[in-house]
Amino acid sequence: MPTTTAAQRREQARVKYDAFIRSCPTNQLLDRLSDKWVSLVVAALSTGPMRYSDLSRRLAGVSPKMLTQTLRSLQRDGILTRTVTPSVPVRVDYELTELGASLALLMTAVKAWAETHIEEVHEARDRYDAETENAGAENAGAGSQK
Amino acid sequence: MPTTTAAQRREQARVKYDAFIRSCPTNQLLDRLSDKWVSLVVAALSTGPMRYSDLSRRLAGVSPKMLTQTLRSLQRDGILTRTVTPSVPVRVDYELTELGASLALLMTAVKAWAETHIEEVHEARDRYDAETENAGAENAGAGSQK
DNA sequence: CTGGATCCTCCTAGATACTG
DNA sequence: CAGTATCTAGGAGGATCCAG
Repeated sequence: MPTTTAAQRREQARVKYDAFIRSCPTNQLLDRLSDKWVSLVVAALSTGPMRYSDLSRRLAGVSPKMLTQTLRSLQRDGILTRTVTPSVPVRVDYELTELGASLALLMTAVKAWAETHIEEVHEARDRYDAETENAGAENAGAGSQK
Repeated sequence: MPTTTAAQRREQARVKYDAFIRSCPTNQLLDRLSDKWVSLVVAALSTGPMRYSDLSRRLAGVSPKMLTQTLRSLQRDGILTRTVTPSVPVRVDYELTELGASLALLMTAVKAWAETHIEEVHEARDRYDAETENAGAENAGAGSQK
């Protein structure tokens, strides 16, 4: 028995790889885009600035916590600006920066790809599910997909 | 007190919104891309087919479970093909489909954006952190970011 | 060699309640 | 109006053992 097991070696590799991955710009961006609310916020703001409560209504179902959290991280990354107007009820406006607008453009490209190829994906899924039904012959309902 | 509280109304909205979001192709794609290993697998396979163990070595630190899970979902979506060669030790090859290659192309675009703008993001982050240090004047270490 | 099945542990989204 | 503070449940990811 060696002093380092396979699992230990893999774990060391994992740590190193993790650092590598995290330093990769592409991965950082992907992580950001993948956030459920980020794309929605960016999309909502792409038509112009909005107030907090506007966003809250537009993104129905978002909890104040998540909305704030999302907005903060995007602000930190320079995707949008937060402007406080100290009127009697406080008023806060959020607006995309140039960088944010550029990101919105990229998301348009992603959207285009998705809409072009989503049908192929669905067909592939149906084919795959049909095949595995033959092989597996157990769980008929293709209910869960994540 | 009305029969539906604010929270209840928001929850109803959440369910509806959730269904809407899930049916959105862009979101489905984003969900897929966001997976930590998906982009790496696609990138690895973009240079040619690979065996399971090759991938396992290439993506250092991935557990067999996650690798298999990732490969399965990509196979289901028609991104790659899985070819079993029933030799004495079984041999399995994974290879990108046309759809997968097209996806790799999209990821190149994403990568380009990321590399072009990552510096702006980092600058924005530094600025933001510097400002909040003044305001907050509490937690100095900017350690956690997700 | 290539995984399937199981258990277990974090981590985070979200609900809830409260404040300037 | 625009958030903050706190708590908890659920799920993703990993370790481990086992099988074809």
